[in-house]
Amino acid sequence: MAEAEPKRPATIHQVASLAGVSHTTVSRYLQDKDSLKPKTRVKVEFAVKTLGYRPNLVARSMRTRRTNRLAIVLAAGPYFPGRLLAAAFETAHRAGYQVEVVSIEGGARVRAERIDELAESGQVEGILAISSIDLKGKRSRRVPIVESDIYDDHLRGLGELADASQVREIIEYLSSLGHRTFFHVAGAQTHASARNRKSVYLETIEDLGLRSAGAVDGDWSAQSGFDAITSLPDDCGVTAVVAGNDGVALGVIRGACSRGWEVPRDLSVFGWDDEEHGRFSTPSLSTVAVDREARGRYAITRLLAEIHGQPVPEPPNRTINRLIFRESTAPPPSAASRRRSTD
Amino acid sequence: MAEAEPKRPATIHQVASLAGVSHTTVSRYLQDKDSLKPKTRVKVEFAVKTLGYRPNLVARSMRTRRTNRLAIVLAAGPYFPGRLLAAAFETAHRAGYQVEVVSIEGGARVRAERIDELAESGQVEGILAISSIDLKGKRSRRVPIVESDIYDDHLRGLGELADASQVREIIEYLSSLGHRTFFHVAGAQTHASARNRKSVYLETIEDLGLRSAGAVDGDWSAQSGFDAITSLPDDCGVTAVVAGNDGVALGVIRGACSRGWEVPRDLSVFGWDDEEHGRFSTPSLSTVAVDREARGRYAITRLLAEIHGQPVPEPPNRTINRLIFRESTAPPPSAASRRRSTD
DNA sequence: CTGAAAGCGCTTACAG
DNA sequence: CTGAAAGCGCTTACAG
Repeated sequence: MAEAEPKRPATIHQVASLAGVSHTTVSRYLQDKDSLKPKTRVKVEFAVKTLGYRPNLVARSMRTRRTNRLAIVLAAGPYFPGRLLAAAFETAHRAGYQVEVVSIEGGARVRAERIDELAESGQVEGILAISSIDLKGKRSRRVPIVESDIYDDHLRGLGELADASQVREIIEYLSSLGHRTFFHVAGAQTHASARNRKSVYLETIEDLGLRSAGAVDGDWSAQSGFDAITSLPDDCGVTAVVAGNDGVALGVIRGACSRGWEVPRDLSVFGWDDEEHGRFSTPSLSTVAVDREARGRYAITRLLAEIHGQPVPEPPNRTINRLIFRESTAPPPSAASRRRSTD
Repeated sequence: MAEAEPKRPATIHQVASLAGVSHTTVSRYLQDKDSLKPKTRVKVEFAVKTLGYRPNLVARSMRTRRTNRLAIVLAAGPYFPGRLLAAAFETAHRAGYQVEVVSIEGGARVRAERIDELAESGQVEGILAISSIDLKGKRSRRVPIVESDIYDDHLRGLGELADASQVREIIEYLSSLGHRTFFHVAGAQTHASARNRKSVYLETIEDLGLRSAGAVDGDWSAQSGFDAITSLPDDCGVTAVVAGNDGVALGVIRGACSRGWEVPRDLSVFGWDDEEHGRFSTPSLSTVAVDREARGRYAITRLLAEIHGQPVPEPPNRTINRLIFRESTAPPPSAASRRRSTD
C-alpha cells in the first residue's frame, strides 16, 4: 500500500549550486553549450555528470508550452495497423517527438469526443487518427489533426477515392481474364479506406457492365471472409472475389474450399496489403502492395508540417500501391465446367 | 514557416475570475465537486462550461509529480506485438494512464540506454519492455520497469523457462505420434521468449533421447522459416518442425512444399501464437494458443502495482497457453516411404 | 467552506 | 558571457 519513494532526481538548482553558477547558466548550457565561456562550461559539465542530471521534461514543457508529443488514435478492433504504426513511431522519434497511442472503443462519435478531449488536454501537439472520425463542427482547432486513411483527399484533387483506385485495376484485370460475376467482402466501414474501396468496387462493376453478387461489410477479419463466401447461394455464379485485405482473402479461400470451390480453379481471390502470410500461403495471394511504412511516415510528416505551420509536403509517389499477381487468381472455369458445377 | 497561433485555452485563473471565486476554489472543484458550497459550485460549473475550460495536464503533472503516463518499449523489427499492445493500451487507459510507445532500433545495450533515459526523464511513471533488455548494474530505480517476456520469472518460482514449457508438450506429442528427428526454427534471440523456447527444445530433445537436425535462429519472419527448411540437407531425416511462431511455420510449410515435402504427410509443423491466418491457411496450423491479450493486460497490471507499491498481483491462470492441433501435424511417413523418399 | 501564499523545475526576456 | 526576476498553470498545506 505504501507508495514507493524513489530518490528525487537532481534539479537544475542543484547542478547550478554544485557548479557555482546560476541556474540560468545551467539552462543556457542545456540549450547551447557554446554560449558559455569554456571555463564555465567545464564546471557545468562536471556538475551535470556528477549528479547525473537530466532536465525535467514536464517542467520544460510547462514553460515552453511545447510537449514534443503526438497522439495516434486507433479504433479498437481486429485490425491493428502494426506496420504503419512502427513507421510512424520511428518518424516521430527521429523528429524529436514521442508518440502516445490511444485506442478507443466505440463509434465515430465516441472517438471524436475522445480526440477532442485529447486535443484540448494540452498534452500533445498533434493527433493522427487512423480510423475515420466525425469531428464536424465541433472540431477542435487547438492542435492539428490528421486522418491517415484519407490522406490524399485534400492533396492533389485526386478525389476522395484515390486511395482505392487499385480496386478498379483489380476488376479490370480479372475481367480481362474472363471473369464476369464478382463479389466483394469489404473491411470495417469505420475506415474510410474500406468505404472507398467499396464505392469504387460498386462503381467499376457498373461502369464495366459486370455483375456483382453483392458487397458485404466485414470487419477486416478472416472469419468475415469465410462467413461471406459460405453464405453465398450455390448458383450465384461468382468467379472472382475482391477482399478487403489479405486476412479476409484467406478466409474466403478457406470458405470456398469448404464448399468445394477450388482457388484459383473455380474462384479467383484478390487480397489487399501484401502481408507476409499471403506470400507464403498456399495458394499464395494476389494482392495490392501498399507501402504501409511509407503511409505511416507520411502521415507523421504531414502532421509535423501542420504543427509547424509549414506547407504540406508532397505525398509519396502514388505508385507505392501496386498490384501483385500470385497464385490465387486465374481465368474463370470454362462455361462448360461452370454449367456442370451449378447443375 | 509562420508558427500557427491557436487561441490559448482558458486557464484556471480565468475560470476563477469569471466565477468570482479564487482559483484555489476552482482547483478544489476539479478534485471534488462536493467540497464546495452548492451555490459556489454552480458558479464554478457555469464558468467552466462557458469557457470550455480543461485543466492543463502538464501543469498538473508538474505540481503533483505524477504524469499518469506509462511507456512501452519495443524493439524495432518484423515482429510487432499488436494484440498484446492493444490489450495493454486498454488496461492502462482504464486505470487512467496514457501510454507512450517507443520503438527502438539497435541492440540490447542501446535499448537499455534509451530505457534508462526514459526512466530518468520524469515523463513516465513506469516502463513496460517487450523485448528483453540488459540493464544490469546501471538499472535506473527511478521508475518501475517490467519486462513482459519473462513475466513469470520472479513470480512463482516457475523458473526462467516457464513461458516456454509448451515446447516440451509439443515435442512429447509429436514423439508420441512417432516422430524421432526434429528441427527448430527459433525466433529473434533478442526476445527472452525465443531464447527460452530454444533452450526447452534442446533440453527436451536430449531428455527424451530424440534427434535434432538443429535449432536455427530466425527473426520471427516467415522468410526465416522458409530459408531454414530449404537449407536442410536432403538426408536430414527431419519429420517434425517446431517453429518460433505461426509466421515462421507458414514459411516452413511453403519451403517444405517447394522441395517436395508435403505437410503433414512428410513433415509435421507446429506453430506458436494461434494467429488468425493459421486458422484459415491450408493446411491449417497446429499451434500454441497464447492469450496475448491476457499477457498485455497482466503486464500493465503488474506495472501499475509496482508503481503504486502494491503487492504483485496473481498472474493469469497459466492454462492460457494451450496446444491446438490442426492439419499441419500428423504421424510421420512410414519407414518404407521415408527410405524411398531419401533414396 | 474559502482564500492567500508558496512552490513544482524549468526558460526567457531584461540588465549588466 | 552571466545573473536576478518573472512566470508557465496548476495543487496543497495553512489560516481563517
